[in-house]
Amino acid sequence: MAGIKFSRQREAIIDYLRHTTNHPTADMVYTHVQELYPNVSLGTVYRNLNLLAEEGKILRLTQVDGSDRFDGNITPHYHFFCNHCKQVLDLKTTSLEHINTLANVGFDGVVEGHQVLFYGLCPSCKKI
Amino acid sequence: MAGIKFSRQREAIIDYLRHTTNHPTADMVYTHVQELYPNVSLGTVYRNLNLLAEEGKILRLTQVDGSDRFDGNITPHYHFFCNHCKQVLDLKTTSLEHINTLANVGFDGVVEGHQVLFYGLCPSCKKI
DNA sequence: AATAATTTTAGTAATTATTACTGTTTTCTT
DNA sequence: AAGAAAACAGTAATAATTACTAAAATTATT
Repeated sequence: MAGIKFSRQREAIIDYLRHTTNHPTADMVYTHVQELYPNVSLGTVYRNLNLLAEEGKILRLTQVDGSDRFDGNITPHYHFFCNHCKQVLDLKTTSLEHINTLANVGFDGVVEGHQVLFYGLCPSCKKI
Repeated sequence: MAGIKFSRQREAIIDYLRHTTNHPTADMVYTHVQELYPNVSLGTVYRNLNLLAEEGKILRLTQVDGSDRFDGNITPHYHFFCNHCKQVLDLKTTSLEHINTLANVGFDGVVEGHQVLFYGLCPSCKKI
C-alpha cells in the first residue's frame, strides 16, 4: 500500500536533529548528513525536512529574517533569536496559550494557534 | 552631506502602504506602484521597502510560510494569518508585552521584544 | 538660474533558497 | 527471489531577492 518507507538518509536527518540544540538550517543539515553519506543530495534533505515537518516529527522555525531553521525537539517550547550572533536558543518559558484567548477578543474569526519568537541578546552576546 | 533624498517612487510606496489594510507583498506593492509609474523597477520597490522598514516607517511582517508582507500602520498591533485564504488581518488585541517578562524567567540573556503571529480561520473562511 | 555633487532610478544580471524532474537504486511485500 | 512502490542522486528550473551600472532626478552651491 501507499506508505512511507525507511531511508538511511531520512534517519540520519532526524537523528541529527534529535541530538543537536543548534536549530540548523536546511543547508546545515545537508552538510552534516554529507559526513555520513557523501553523495546525499540537497533535494533529499529538503524533501525529508518537509516530510518530517508535515508529519510533526520535527519543527520548522521561521525566523524574523524569514530564514527557516529546524528543530528535533517537538515538545512545546518557545524560541529566542539572538540579534547579534543570529543563533536560536530554546527558552523554558511556560505555555502562552492564554494569548490565543486574548487574540480572539473582538475577533470574528477563529484563532487556532500562534507563533512566537522572542529576540534580543543571548547570554554570550550580552556580555560584550 | 550624506542623506536621503526625496523620490516619487518611494512616496508612492509609503502612500500606498498607509492607505491599505491589505498587508501586501513586495510584488503587490510593485504592481500597485506600476499604475502610477509604469517604468518603476522591482529593484526600486525592494530597495525602498527595505529602507523604509529599517527607518521604522513601515513594518515588515514575516509570515508562518516565510513570505514577507508590509504594513504602513506602525502603531503597535498584532496580526492574524488565515490558513485558508492566506490573507493577513489586523487584530485589536491588547498589548502582550508581559510575555517578554515570562520569556526572561530563567533566561540569562536579554529579551528585547517578540514577534507574534496568530493563525486560524478568518471571519469569511470560518463560514465555509 | 546654472552648475556641481549626491542620491535614486531603470534595466539587467547575479545570487540564493527551494522545488521539480528523471532515470536509477533501495526498500518492502509477496 | 521478483515485482511494486518509494526514495534517491543529480540536474534543471523556479522564485524571491540583491547587486551592478549608466542615466535621470534631486538637492546644494554658486
